[in-house]
Amino acid sequence: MTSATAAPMMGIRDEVAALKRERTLAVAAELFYERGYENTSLDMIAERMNVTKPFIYAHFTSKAELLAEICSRGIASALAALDGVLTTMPGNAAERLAEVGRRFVTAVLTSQRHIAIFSREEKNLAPADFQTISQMRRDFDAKLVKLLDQGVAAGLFSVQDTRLAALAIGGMVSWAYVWYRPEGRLTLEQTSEEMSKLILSLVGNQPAKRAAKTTVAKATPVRKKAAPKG
Amino acid sequence: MTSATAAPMMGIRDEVAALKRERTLAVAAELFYERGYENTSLDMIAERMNVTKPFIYAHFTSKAELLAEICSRGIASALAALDGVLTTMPGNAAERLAEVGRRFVTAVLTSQRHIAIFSREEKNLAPADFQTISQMRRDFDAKLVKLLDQGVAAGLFSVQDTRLAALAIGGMVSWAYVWYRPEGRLTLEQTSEEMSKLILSLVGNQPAKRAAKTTVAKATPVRKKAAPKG
DNA sequence: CCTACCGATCGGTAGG
DNA sequence: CCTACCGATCGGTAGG
Repeated sequence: MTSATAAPMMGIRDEVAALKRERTLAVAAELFYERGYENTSLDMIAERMNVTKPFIYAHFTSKAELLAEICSRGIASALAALDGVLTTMPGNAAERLAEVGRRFVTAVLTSQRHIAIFSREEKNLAPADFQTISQMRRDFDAKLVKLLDQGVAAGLFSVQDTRLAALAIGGMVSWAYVWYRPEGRLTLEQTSEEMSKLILSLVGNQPAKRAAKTTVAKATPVRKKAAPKG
Repeated sequence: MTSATAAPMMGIRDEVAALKRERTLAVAAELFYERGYENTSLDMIAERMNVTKPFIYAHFTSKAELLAEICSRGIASALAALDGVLTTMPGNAAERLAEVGRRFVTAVLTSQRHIAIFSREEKNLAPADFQTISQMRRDFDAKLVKLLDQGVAAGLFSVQDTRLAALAIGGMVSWAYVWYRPEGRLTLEQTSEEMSKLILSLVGNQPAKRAAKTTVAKATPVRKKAAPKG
């Protein structure tokens, strides 16, 4: 979990070591993403860096450590997105959830490789690493449930089962690593904005920003502007 | 894609061969799910069946063929769930989507192992198999987009971007393989029913089956029961 | 469809 | 941090 930019009080020696670790992890993430963990040998990683295998062992104890570091960064970024909103952002549950949605999607898509690797390579993690990382996932879910509960209590959300809704939200966002392409039809910003709206809709919170939109008129025999202005 | 139950006009010889294939695939799916594809040797599969490796090679040409068969059954079941509704079920887009949701979730959860394996082991598929299976996934998405478009055209759904919404729905349901446990809090039936409701909500279709439900009352200053029980 | 085996790959390390 | 190597695993097959 060393940061990519050198920490202030690091000696030159540590900075170099940190840089080598970072570079190794970046190359490993590329290859694990492209070819899969088991189909990537340490020799391949070393080759792409123009070094040899013992270079890697000078900075990591095992191949599995590379994997654990990559996976934990993936969920850490998602968790940080959630925590960032929960601990600093004011506003009601709907506003906070909208921002969580945007940041969560952004985190997943900017850590697309890491998230993909974690989803796929779970079974290749050392048991201890798997448990640590699973715990992060559970934390994430629990915090999201809490936010949904607050929204329900405030009458902003209409959800029968907040736990299921949280899992659904977590799934629709996490899954984005499968289909999102940076060069695709939607930019990262558009994707995160639209996904955030879908999340609000899922929890029964209508934006009602434009009265024209025929949001929920379905069962009402009388035609009226269904979704009242906020 | 041989069915697990013997086809009517099969000779006893073919029935036995089909049975052996099915049993092999079932054991392989168990092990691939528990341990991962690369961490499962053919000797392990054979051992769990009390045979030896050449038994497997008498019915399959390679380990990768086992994987391809397992993966393709996974998405085939999801695709069949969707097609079943689209080709036979009457009703408007909302009713059809609700049923798609129920059957899709049911398919994912009853094929949980297969879906998980496909999601994880993509990189271990032979290129040709990967393409075939990816095409099934694209078919699924395209059909779901079409259904959402119909709902929007009929004024039943309120979605800005039906393509994104379809991917979101596909994701929230597919992801259920990650968290669902048969012995968990919700039964398969409850899960599929509630997930289906979340899908309808995501596309902006309010059930409105019970007038009591405060679906979109958000901005109303009058306090009423916030989240009434269903 | 079993016994027995081959050939290749690869994580990890000794030695310097 | 490189050269060189070991030990183990494993997909696949020959031969019967």
